[in-house]
Amino acid sequence: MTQVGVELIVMTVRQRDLEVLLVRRPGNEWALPSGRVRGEHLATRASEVLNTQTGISGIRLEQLFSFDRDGTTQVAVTYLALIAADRYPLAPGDDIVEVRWCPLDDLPSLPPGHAGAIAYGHERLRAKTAYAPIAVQLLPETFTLGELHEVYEVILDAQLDARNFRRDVLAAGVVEEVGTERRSGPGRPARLYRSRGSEFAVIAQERGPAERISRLDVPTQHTE
Amino acid sequence: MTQVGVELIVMTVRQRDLEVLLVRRPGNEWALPSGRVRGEHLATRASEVLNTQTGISGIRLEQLFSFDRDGTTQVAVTYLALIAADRYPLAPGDDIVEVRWCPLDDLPSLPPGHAGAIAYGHERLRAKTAYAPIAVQLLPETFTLGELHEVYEVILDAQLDARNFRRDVLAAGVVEEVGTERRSGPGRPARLYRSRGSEFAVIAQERGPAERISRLDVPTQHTE
DNA sequence: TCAAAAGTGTTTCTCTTACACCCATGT
DNA sequence: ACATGGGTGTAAGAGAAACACTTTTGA
Repeated sequence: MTQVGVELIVMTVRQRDLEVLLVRRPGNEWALPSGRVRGEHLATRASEVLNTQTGISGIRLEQLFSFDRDGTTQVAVTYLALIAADRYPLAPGDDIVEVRWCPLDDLPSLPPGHAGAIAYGHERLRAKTAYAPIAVQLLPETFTLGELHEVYEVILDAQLDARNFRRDVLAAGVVEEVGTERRSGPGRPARLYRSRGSEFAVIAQERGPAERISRLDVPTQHTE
Repeated sequence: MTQVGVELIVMTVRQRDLEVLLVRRPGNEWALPSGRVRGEHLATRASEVLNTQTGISGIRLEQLFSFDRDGTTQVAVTYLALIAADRYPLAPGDDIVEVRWCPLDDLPSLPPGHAGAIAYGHERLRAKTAYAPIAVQLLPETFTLGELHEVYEVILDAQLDARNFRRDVLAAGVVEEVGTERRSGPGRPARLYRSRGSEFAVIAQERGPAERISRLDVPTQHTE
C-alpha cells in the first residue's frame, strides 16, 4: 500500500520575476499546494486540490514528474501550470492560512523535495519555452508583443532582440491581432494580440529533418 | 490508500522495425513488464521488476509518465528504456511464461492502458531522437554509421540523406572512431564507432537563442 | 568486372543574426 | 521639444538541404 499525492507548481511572471504559488497551513511552513489522492484520477485530483486550497480553477495543468517522497506520501505526482497572476485572485481554502506568490530566487524553507520539484519545473519551463509557444499562458487574454517579449526574456534569462522576436512570433502564427491598441504612459500605443490557442496546432508547419542530431543531451532521471 | 505500480516500456530496433518487450504470465494475455510498488523508490523498483521478469539489468531507465489505471493498480508510473536486443538475452522470471520482442505495429491484445503507454513512449522516443543522441543506446557497443543511420530512419520514419547524416553526426561529436573496420558481404568495409556517452555532455555546445519560438505545439496531457 | 555498400566534397538556398531608422504618444 | 516605447526593413553570415562521384570489398 503506497500513499500517492499530487503537488502543484503554479508559476507566473511579475515585475520581470518568476514566481511560484505557495500555501501555508496553520502551524506549518510554506509548501506547494498538495493533497492526498484516493480514488480519483490524478489530473482531476490536482485541479481539485488547486481549487480548494488557492481558489484557482479552470487552468491547464501539465504532469511534470513523479517523485519519491518519504513521510506518509511516498509518491508525489507533480503538475506544472502557468498563469497570469492578476487573472486569478487568491482565496485561501479551509485549512490554509495564507496563499502567496513567491519569487523563485527567494524561496522560504519548504518541505523536503518541494524545492527540487520547483527547480525541475523551472528547468522544464525554460526548455519548453524554447520550442513551444507556452509563454502566452502567462499573460492576460490580450497582450502586447512588448509584454510577450518581456516574459520570454524572464523565462529564458536572456536578452532577445526585440525586432527579431517580433518577426518570429508573427511568422510563427501563434498570435493574432485583436484590432485595438493600448496606451500607457509615454510612447507609441501598442497593438494588442491574443493567442491563437489550439487552432494553431493544425496550421503548424512541418520542420525539415534538420534537427535530427543535436549536441545537447538533456540530463534526465536515470537509473542503472 | 492507493496502489502504485511501475510499468516498463523497453524498446529496440531489429530488421528496420521498432519492437517492444512484452511478458506473459500463466493464463494471462501479453503485457508490459510491471509490478506493484511497496516501500521502494520508483526507479529502484522499476529496475528490479525488469530484472526479475525479463532477466535484463544494468540499463538506463527514463521515467515517462504516470497514468491512471483501474483495477488494483490505480497509478502506474511508466519507464522507458532503449536497448540493443542482442546484447541482452531474455530470461523469463518465476511467474512469467514467455518474454518476447514484439513489433510496434503488430501488438497483441494488451491490458487496458498498455497500448496507450506504448504509443506515448513511441512518440517521446521520436521527439527526443530529433534533438538528443539517444539512438546509440539501441546499438551494440560498436557500430557503423550505416547502422546508426538506419536506426534513425526507423525511429523518425523518414529518409535521411546518408551523406548529411554522416557529416552531422561526426560534427556533433557524439561518436568516436574505434579504429577497426568490419566487413560483411560485398561492399567496402565500414569503420566502427562507439558512443562517447556522458563525457560528451560536457563538451556540449551552447546553442544560440535561435529556436526561441517555434511553430510546433507538442500536444501533451492537459486538463482544464 | 559487376554489384553493393562506404566514404568525400561542393553548391544552393533558407533562416538566423545583427543592426539603424521612423512612428506615435504623454509630459 | 523631447523622452519613451512601438514598429519596419535590410544586409551579412551560418547552417541546412540537395546532389555526384570515388573507393573498397565479395562474388
